Amino acid sequence: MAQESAALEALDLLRTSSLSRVVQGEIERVILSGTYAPGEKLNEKTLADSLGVSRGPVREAFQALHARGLVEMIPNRGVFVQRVTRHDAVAIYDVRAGVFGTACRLLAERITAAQSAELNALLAQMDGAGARRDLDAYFPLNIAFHTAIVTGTGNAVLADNYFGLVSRLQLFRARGLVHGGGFANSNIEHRLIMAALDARDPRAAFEAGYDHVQAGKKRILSSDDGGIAPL
Amino acid sequence: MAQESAALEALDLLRTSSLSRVVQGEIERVILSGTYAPGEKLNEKTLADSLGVSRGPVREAFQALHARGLVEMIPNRGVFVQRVTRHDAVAIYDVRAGVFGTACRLLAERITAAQSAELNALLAQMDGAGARRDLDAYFPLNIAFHTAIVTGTGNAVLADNYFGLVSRLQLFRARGLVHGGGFANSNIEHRLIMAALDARDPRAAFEAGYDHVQAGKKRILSSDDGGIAPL
DNA sequence: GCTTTGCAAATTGTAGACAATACAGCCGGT
DNA sequence: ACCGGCTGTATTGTCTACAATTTGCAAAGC
Repeated sequence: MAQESAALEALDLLRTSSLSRVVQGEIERVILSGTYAPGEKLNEKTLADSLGVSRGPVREAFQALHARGLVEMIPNRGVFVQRVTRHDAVAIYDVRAGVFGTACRLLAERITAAQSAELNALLAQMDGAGARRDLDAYFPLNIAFHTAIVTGTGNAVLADNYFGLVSRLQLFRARGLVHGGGFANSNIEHRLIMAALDARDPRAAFEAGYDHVQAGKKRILSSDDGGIAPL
Repeated sequence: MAQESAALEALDLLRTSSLSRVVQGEIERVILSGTYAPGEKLNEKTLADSLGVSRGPVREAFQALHARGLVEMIPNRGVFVQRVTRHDAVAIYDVRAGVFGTACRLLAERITAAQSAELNALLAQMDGAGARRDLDAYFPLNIAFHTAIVTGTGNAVLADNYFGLVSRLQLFRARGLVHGGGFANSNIEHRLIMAALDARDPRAAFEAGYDHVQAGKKRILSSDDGGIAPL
């Protein structure tokens, strides 16, 4: 059983193109995990050696990561983890607000009973976690809620766009701590979104989703130099 | 003089990273120009030879183009010009509507008198071209209007996002002809956007921008299998 | 003492060679 | 006549080697 699963996984890895893609995913994972500081240089040979591959696949991975906005490439100098300044973060948040609001709007036009039930279940769980002040439980639920809305639209372009923006925002976590403040407000906003979705009101859904992300932006930026929780 | 200009240009080309970037831009230009049909295979060696470079830079360019959604990569098979189906086009248009609407919204919050004047001047020129039924004149003005709004926000993330979506839509022009129908409506919608911008009304601006792109989507999709004019 | 200039090491950019995979056509069997 | 396997060719994937550029350091000059 486990062997079959592993075999399928290996097959899937190969299907998505052996090394280059795997290398890209691995580098992306390392970058987003915060192993490298923003602005830090990524040495081709070092990375290639540590991954046990040649420089070719690493360079190709760099190109893809550059197109996704995760690294900066300077000719004849090398690639560096993208620096996301406060100013950049504001710009990304504004776009994310628009995209997420659009997701809410589109979902409001086509939400099914099953989707509504799923989202409401997540809200209930979040209420529970919120009441217990259990951030570790709240966090993945919060992500699941947003993800369910974005993927629920059935629009893959929108989903890719959204997750790309979220990835870039993960680079803006300059030593910030989680400060639970305003995470009750967050769930109030979730309820507003849910109400608009259940009412199948596209405009209200956009506004609720847009305002929710904008509120998250303010929550993050209000801390000294960026927090970690995009509630 | 001309020599100095050429030297500066060459310098600029080198500054943005010699071959790989140049190759990427060239391949992108060729793809968007419609030289290759959607779904057509791009041969590495052929492209490399025609550009006078090795396969390495071409492969790196492919990765970047893949991340931008312009080509599809199949392991051990090669890369193909991305097929944009009617379904895909709808998805892209929906996202573009949200992003453009967001641009309008953000611009409404911070538009300057100079920007307003520039946009109004473009509207006046478009009216003139529309009255003369001069599509060749209308087209670049229309693009300039949209571009001015998107770049006018000062949000580079948003602009890149928007232009990327527009590029992908250019792949959806399956043998479509320009049918001037409803291009008077288009300028009416532009006026609605302009009014909301001048009124500094973010919500109305979003709605006007969103609806404008959605209307453009309908105009394109109403033709048999896609037109060329995203009015 | 500070700047500048030249050299050496390291790193990136590119090219070419080799291995692995996929595809087309052919052959033999049913 | 059709299907399945086989073989040759073309193409992709990866690695290694070489050229070009940058960077760090040291020594000379102001």
